[in-house]
Amino acid sequence: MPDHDLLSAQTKRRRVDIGVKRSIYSHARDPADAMNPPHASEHEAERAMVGHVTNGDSDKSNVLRKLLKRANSYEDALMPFPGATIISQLLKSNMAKNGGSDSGFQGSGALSSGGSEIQGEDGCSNSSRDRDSPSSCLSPGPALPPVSSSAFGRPTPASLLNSHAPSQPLALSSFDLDRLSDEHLRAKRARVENIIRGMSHSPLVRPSPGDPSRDDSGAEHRGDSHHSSSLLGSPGSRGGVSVEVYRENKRKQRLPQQQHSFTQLVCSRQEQRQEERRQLRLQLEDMQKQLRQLQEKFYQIYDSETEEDDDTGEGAERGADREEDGNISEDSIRSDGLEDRHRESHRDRSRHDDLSELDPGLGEVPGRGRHLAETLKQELNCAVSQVVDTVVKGFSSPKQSALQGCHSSTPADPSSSNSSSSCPPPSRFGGGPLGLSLNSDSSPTPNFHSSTQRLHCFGDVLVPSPLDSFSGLSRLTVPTNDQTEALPLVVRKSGGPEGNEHGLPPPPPPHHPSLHPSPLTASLGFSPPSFRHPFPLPLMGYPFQGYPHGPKDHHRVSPDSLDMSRETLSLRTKMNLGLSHHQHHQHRQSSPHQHPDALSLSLIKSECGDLQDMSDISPYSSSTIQEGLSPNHLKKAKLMFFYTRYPSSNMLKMFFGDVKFNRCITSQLIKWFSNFREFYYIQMEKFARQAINEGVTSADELSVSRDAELFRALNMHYNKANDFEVPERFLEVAQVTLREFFNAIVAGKDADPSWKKAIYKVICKLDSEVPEVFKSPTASRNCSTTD
DNA sequence: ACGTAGCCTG
DNA sequence: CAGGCTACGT
Repeated sequence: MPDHDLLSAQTKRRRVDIGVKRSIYSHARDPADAMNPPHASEHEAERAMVGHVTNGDSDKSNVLRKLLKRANSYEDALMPFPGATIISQLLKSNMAKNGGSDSGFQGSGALSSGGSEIQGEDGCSNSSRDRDSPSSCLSPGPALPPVSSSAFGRPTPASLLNSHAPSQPLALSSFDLDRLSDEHLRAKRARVENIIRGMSHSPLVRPSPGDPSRDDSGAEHRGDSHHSSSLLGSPGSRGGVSVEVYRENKRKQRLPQQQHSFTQLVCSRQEQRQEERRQLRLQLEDMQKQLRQLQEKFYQIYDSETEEDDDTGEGAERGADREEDGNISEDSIRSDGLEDRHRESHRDRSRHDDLSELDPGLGEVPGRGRHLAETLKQELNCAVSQVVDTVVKGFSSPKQSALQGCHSSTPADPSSSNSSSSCPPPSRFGGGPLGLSLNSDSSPTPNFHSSTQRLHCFGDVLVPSPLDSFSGLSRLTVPTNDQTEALPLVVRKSGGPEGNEHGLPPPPPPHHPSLHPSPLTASLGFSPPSFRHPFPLPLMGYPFQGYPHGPKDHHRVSPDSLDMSRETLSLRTKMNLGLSHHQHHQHRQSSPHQHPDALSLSLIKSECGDLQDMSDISPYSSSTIQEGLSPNHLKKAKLMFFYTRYPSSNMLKMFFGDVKFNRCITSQLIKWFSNFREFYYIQMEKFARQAINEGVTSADELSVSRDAELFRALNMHYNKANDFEVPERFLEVAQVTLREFFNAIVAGKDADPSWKKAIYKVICKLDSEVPEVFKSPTASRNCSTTD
């Protein structure tokens, strides 16, 4: 290329990579270099790049220094963060004590003087001035400047208030007590409703024509996607078609696809399953009936209750209720969608009551209501567990284990069943069940509560089918399959794969609580495990995680482990394909660049997506599909990004073992990570500049905690469903990155077109080992149901 | 020639 | 997030 071209290109694009020697990256990946334990290298990096950065170990001195600095400069008055903790704690305790009246503010103000001069108003306007997140400045009160307090703060409850209680303190009033119990009641009721609805939501059982009690749009139920028929049950077919016809159609659609050598086998297998399914359906219908009866009961009881109540005092109370409803929908309930369900329940009830009557009706019966709720809860528990048992029995013939685990927990804890349709509340941060994971580091134990909740919300999805199909098909699969290229993927893992870009001495075993127990996982092997364990199964993927890679796995693998692995590969792929369906992303499935077989694959995929449910994997795909990245792979990749920003292609191959690698796949994966990095660095730059704008003068004032805005942004991007607990290590890396950017910008290095390269160089050394669990092909697939 | 990183754009 | 592009390394 002529020089002038080059020049123009350079100037035009401000290429950053120009002049960036590859060697810096390869160097970084050099085992010798990477050998440094993460912490060492990190600090080294810090020292190298940021002269004045002190290690974040001395909080006290940091605070002191900050205080001193504050005292010396007025312009720093905007930096309230040292007091954030105190304030928020105070606020919290005040709210707890006296219902959160304004006194809380005064108190905090008084106290805060000991910490710093917090001027909320300023902080707010300041921190949000050039940001696009208006929400960060909602707080009418002692605005804890969002960025300052969160981005630079330690894990404190501050952001809890910050992000969630904005209007709450002011809204609190003498109604509070009532309201609380009110909310409680509603929550309970909503849960009950939800259980009922959830159970009666089986797409196979359409509401009887005259049954207005159900809003069967199905839209609100993500779990739908796992019902084969729900996928088929497009609006058109929903009309008056009988269940039988419905089923027939389904079969017809599926049959034409069976064109392979072992079609027959699978065919018969399918017949069996159809049979099974039919029976199950019947059972389900029965249960539906029962449930509906239950529902009736509920309404009757409830109606009588409310009627009584109406008689006594509707007037004033109604007014109050309405207000409270408003509040609820705005503040307190948002997270788990109770409000929605609340409305749903209204709709349901509408067959008895005029709509206009409903709001007040549902409002109150604090004393009685509680009782009612309790009673209902018990009844429902019984009923539901019975129902579940029945289903389990139905399923249990060849493969009992699977379902039990999934469902066993569901009926047990009513509080968790409410998550069935809207599991991950939008507001997990700073207030949701997940809270702020106030343990930023300590407990490697996952937040059990949230985990189980998530488990529940995946309850539907986890329906054993995959396991079923897996075990079944893998038994059936004919070894005449071509030797696909999948085999090479079964890379030896143990030793020192030259591809392991960090052949380093183990960085401190990163905890990855959420993806949990690799040991457990490993021990599961291929044998259909019992599902009965308390861990967030959805996050572990399906039981066939015991991937031949793992050393421990081998003893579990049957003698013909090779065939097995091959089969499981394809099966896993199918699993992923199945899920890929309800994602709107098409990825490269329709990319023009694909090879022919990839193209046809896309077709198959879409077919599969439509026709296949978790329990019914098209036999067609079982032998031919080994490639294609699904949205679940994407999610997995994103989660992996928490550990590694610069994965090698070998590594990718290892961790995406269920994908048939070719150039396209590899590049796509690489491209993904490239995109991830891009986003990551953009955020870093953005927040670094923001900090500078806010008057931060030293990089060591910057820290990234879990409640930091920055972290939230990143987490939203890579872990949208938030069902993964981001490793502490990532926070450290993020913090280092942020400081790098900060320092570079402060130093004016950003004038240099390639100023980022130095940062990249630092950051690429900070990769840590990706947990084994991620080698499970489906480690993150379940997340796909939650975003 | 190929693979990869990064930038830019849509 | 994918494509297109350039630069660079092997």
